[in-house]
Amino acid sequence: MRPLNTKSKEDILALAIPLFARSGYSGVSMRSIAQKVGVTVAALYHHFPDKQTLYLAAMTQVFVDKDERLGEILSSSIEPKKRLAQFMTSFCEVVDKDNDFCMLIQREMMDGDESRLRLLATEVYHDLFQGVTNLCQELDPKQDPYLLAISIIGMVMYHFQTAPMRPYLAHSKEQHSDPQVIARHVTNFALQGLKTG
Amino acid sequence: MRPLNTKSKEDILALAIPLFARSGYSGVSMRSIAQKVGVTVAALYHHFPDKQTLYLAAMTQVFVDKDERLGEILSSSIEPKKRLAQFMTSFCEVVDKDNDFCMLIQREMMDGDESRLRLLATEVYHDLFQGVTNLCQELDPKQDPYLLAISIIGMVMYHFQTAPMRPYLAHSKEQHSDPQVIARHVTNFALQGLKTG
DNA sequence: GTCTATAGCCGGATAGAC
DNA sequence: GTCTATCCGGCTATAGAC
Repeated sequence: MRPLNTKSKEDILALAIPLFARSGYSGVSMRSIAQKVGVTVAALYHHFPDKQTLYLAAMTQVFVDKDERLGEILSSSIEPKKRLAQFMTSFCEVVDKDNDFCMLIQREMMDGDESRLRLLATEVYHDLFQGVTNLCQELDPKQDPYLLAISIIGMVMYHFQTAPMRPYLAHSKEQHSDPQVIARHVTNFALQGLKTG
Repeated sequence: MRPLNTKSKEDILALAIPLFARSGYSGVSMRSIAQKVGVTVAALYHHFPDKQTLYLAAMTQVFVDKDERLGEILSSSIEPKKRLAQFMTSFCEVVDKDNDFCMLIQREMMDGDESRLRLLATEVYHDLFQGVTNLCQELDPKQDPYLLAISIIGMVMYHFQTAPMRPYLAHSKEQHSDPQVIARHVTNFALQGLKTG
């Protein structure tokens, strides 16, 4: 058993992740992390050589953890339409519950250098895109599955990204933030579009 | 005429905007702005009482400028299907050309407090959402126009948000970043969905 | 593995000369 | 309207005791 008043790397990262999610790399100081963890700054530097390394370790932990769950969602081999509906429901749930994850991939997309963008691509998007493009190819082989995958994933994520702003928008209602309502809507829209044919 | 070696508020903001877009509020120092403008920090404080005020002035300028263009795109009264296609083309063009704008609304959505989110809602999203919801109601009155508007706008923006990461993703091609290709794809997808009916 | 103490730099902000 | 010079607090990071 680990002593109660010492902290492992994982303890530190678990507390640092929500800070980075809410304020970004430059908005979080080693002091603020140390305070949250309940140690001094010097203790953090015992575990990590510098702030960047701590940050990268935090991103890696978040992304690798999530990768597994996102892969599972799409790996079943049931009928395509049902698989799409199930994916939408599960994906909406994951994104709704883990707001930190959502914000971090957004921040990495904007702030990441080459190596961080590569981590994001391989650890977060690879399996997700693979699954969605496969699904799209089964459902509608005539459209470009790559463009479809981006559209579908983006369509879903935007509902959660815009959530903080939407209360100040006209005609916004509580139900528009309900992951189940969103999942039903995007499934329907993806399958049928605007039904103007 | 203004002397050549003095700077107006607008000059300062025009140079500060790309800095804030690329690095965020806490990633940009008054020193870095001063250097880019070619004055000392003290000169900046002659024009703005503090960093926050300068930042807010920058956001307001970006957003109010853009509001007009986005409103125009949707105000025509041609046939709905054609209006959607035209909107997609124009919207993709605007988002593609003004990357700073794109990143700033993204950052504001994540970092903004209540008053900044309200600015974002009224100055950027209000006209855009109004136009798109109207259009959706004409095209398919049976679906919730609010949810449709979020899906459609998000679907488009995600293509540009993910652009920096996509080079590291499997099967990515140059053409997937072409605004005209994206516009054609999203128009088609929005109108017909996955055509599985 | 954590602490205290501190180095050294960079941040926002101001005073007062020109 | 811009400058030089400066204040002071917060920042990353390190040294050395326990």
